[in-house]
Amino acid sequence: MKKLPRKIITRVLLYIRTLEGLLKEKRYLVSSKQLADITGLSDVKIRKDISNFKKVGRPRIGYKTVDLKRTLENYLLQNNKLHLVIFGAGNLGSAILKYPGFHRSKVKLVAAFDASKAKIGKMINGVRIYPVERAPEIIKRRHADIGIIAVPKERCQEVADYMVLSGLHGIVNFAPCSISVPAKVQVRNMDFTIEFLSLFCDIQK
Amino acid sequence: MKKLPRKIITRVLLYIRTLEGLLKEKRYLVSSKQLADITGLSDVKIRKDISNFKKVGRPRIGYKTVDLKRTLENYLLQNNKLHLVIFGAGNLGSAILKYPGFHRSKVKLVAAFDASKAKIGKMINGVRIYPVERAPEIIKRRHADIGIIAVPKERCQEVADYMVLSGLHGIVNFAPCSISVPAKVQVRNMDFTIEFLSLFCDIQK
DNA sequence: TTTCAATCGTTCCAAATTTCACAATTGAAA
DNA sequence: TTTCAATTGTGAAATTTGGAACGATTGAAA
Ligand SMILES: NC(=O)c1ccc[n+]([C@@H]2O[C@H](COP(=O)([O-])OP(=O)(O)OC[C@H]3O[C@@H](n4cnc5c(N)ncnc54)[C@H](O)[C@@H]3O)[C@@H](O)[C@H]2O)c1
Ligand SMILES: NC(=O)c1ccc[n+]([C@@H]2O[C@H](COP(=O)([O-])OP(=O)(O)OC[C@H]3O[C@@H](n4cnc5c(N)ncnc54)[C@H](O)[C@@H]3O)[C@@H](O)[C@H]2O)c1
Repeated sequence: MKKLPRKIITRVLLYIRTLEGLLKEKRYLVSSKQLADITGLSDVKIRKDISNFKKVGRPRIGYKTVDLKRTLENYLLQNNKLHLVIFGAGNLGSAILKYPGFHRSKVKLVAAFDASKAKIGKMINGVRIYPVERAPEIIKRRHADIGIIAVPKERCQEVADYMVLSGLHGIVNFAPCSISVPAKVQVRNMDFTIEFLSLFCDIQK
Repeated sequence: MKKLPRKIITRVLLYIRTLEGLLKEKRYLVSSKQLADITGLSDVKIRKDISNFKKVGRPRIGYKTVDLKRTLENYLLQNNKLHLVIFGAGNLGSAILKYPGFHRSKVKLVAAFDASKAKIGKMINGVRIYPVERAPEIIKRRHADIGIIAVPKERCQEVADYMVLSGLHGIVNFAPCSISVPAKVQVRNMDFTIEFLSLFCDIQK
């Protein structure tokens, strides 16, 4: 199947999350209109997104929750599980390490790396904190795909370089700074301040 | 001036952050090409974004860092400071409360609210944790604009309702669930899992 | 002084995305 | 059985976004 644009992928992941919620409430049928009400997106857009995959809806009825979820997951994730590592086990890094949301889902945090002697060797929520030097070895052994940056921004670029060197192909950067990486490596920046201020601009009259 | 699309606003906030970094390094002149190299965006797009505001660049020279930063900030933030509150001072909420990045910038976290008796009354990084019931009063008194949701997703909708009732006009939701609010209230969802998985999909061959 | 290379700002065009309109399907109700 | 309303899936139109091209400007070098 052709590669989908990131925007659609992100929305489809939202549909999957929403379908999981509906399943928990034992709602076994759902229409694009209902998904639209929950997610705040338009029903046409949702149907168009879904139509990128095989036909799974029935007119007048809607979608079977389980089937739609499975279809979307199959195309997007192909039963692969995402193995994450994190650099920096400080305030934010520890919060992420303690986050239970990953454990039942398609994401697993497999190792943490920190520069502070005081933290190395500790476990947080079953995940060990290693010295940074062991990153290449552990990332290869645990087949980690993506690394999270949660170190001070002054260390950001050097850590990014080391992540690339260690074989990661994707980086999620929580530090408020830009990093430079080879083209083969994808970066997502999550700057809370920018998000907050962007919303602030929106609500200013 | 006409209201800019969110995408442009977000990029301009990134330019502002970048310009601050350049100023710290005493780089008082910068070209769109250099900004492009740092941010990973195209120079044309950057010039176009900037041209939404008054002319401030000089051909052959580039932009004066200070002037460009001031121009962008004036249009976007008009010297207003964003006052934030947070609901939920657990793992993630505490990390955000401890985040020093806000203090020297245009964002100030003014209060936290939590349902746990054990946490109420404590201070984190100079910010007091209040019982949820005091939110309407404190939000009004402190002129808070935006509220952060950092409570378990089961409490998410009720907390959102209460935030709206308390007079907030913007919500940043870190819980992995959708919320329903009146049209006048803007919501930004930050679901880490979706971000991680979306990147994962991108890097899968 | 003249030429030149760097850079901005803008116009025009292409690509991507969203919305609109509607045919097709389907189970239920008349 | 026929009609009907709800819903999917999709082609076409509209809108938004990004990129290419290029003239205008400017300081520096010849
Ligand atoms: N705390 C938040 O809520 C928050 C919010 C938004 C962004 N951020 C960003 O996330 C990053 C981390 O924030 P924090 O509050 O957790 O900071 P922190 O100081 O609490 O933690 C930083 C951790 O990184 C470790 N570290 C330093 N250099 C390292 C290196 N070279 N390799 C590996 N580990 C290293 C430190 O030992 C420390 O444990 C910062 O860039 C911050 O701007 C944090
Ligand atoms: N920890 C993370 O890194 C992380 C990452 C992504 C998303 N999240 C999401 O952020 C939210 C918080 O995560 P966490 O790890 O901090 O959880 P947590 O359990 O550590 O903290 C939740 C806090 O919310 C408080 N709370 C509960 N009900 C409340 C209410 N009605 N009003 C006010 N406060 C209330 C609790 O007392 C607790 O202090 C969750 O929805 C989680 O899914 C967390």
